[in-house]
Amino acid sequence: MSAKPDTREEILKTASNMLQLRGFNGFSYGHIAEVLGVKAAAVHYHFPSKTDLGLALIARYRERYGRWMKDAQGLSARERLEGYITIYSRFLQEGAKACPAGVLQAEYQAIPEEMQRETRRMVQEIHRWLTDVLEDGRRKSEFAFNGDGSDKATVVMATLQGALQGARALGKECFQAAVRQLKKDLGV
Amino acid sequence: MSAKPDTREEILKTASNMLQLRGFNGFSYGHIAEVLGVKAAAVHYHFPSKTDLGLALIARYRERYGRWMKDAQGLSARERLEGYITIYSRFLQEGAKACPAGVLQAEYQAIPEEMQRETRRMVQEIHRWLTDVLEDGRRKSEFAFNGDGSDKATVVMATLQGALQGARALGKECFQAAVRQLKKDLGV
DNA sequence: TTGACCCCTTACTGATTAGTAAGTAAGGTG
DNA sequence: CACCTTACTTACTAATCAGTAAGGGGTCAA
Repeated sequence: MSAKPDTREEILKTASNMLQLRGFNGFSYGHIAEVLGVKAAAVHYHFPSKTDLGLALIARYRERYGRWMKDAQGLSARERLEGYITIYSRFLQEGAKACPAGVLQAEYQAIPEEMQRETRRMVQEIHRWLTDVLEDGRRKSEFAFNGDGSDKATVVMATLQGALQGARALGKECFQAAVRQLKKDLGV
Repeated sequence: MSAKPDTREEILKTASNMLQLRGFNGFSYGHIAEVLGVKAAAVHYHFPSKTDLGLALIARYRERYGRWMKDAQGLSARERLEGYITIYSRFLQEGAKACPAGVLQAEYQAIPEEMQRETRRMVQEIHRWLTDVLEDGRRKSEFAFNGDGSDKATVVMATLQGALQGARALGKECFQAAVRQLKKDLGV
């Protein structure tokens, strides 16, 4: 693919890591610049304000989720759920990262309004997708659960998000335990 | 009870609100002082460093949890679980507050080491208690679930924590939905 | 009445923050 | 060759941050 170093992309990668590890208010332009070996003003060149950077990050997450969902369209409900869970286990493997949506929701009142709005969009999108997967899977007897598909989607999202955070205090096994239990509760 | 204004306690209350709404890195001594109508240095008088304040906050949460657990000792497993859930719904009622443990875990890498340690202690304590409640309840046929009690406790904690955060993006119904589903999955 | 203690203020420090402005080196294009 | 654009740098501002030092007013006890 692109051979050039592409500082813009490096900034987004670094900022994404820092967001998931430290929260949006837990890193500065200086921190990013230091990692990349440039000056803070270089980061401002690509993302004039921190809100711009935050919005670009969320847009990037949404694109990735969107692309992933499109690619998974042909798969069975079970495979789609499995893939979804894998996204989160990868976060954990990459050094106890939390889920971006979880972090942004945790410090929701302390992020710019535009970021709140885009965070809402992102979460709602994932929730709709997951509701569909669960209901589709139940129709086809891939899953077994009582109650509303939307409620179950909320639980699955909340559990993965919470377990990823819980892994900080209870250890990484905590996430595997949650996944194990989650599958049991879905009759998988 | 105590008639005197007790600034120390007012600081803790205000800081607790801000922690649960904005995260530990989302408020400053200046913010607290402003709310209380004092100067930032007055906050430093009671809590020399922000780490001191953070540790006092966690200690306060642990005391409250501890006292509550002691009070609930006589109750049935079902009642204890119900009470535990009520703690979280109250957070939600008090203006979309998140769970303190959840917030601290979300920005885990961006809080002082001592606070990380105390956060771990707090979460482990709650986890142990909840494991006990769930296993006790299953023995007495108050709950029905498959798998390890510890795993189930992880799921319950993660779900409540995640759902409280999810309420920011998906609305407050999200929490009730999660609780509804959680109870279904426990055969309640 | 003296003094000591508590709780706060004023006034500061130095670091870090986001953000801006001006300049510059390198690379392509007419 | 002159001329832009891109991608930075240096150098700055103003605000905010955590934290400190010194002092002052009120209360209480000897």
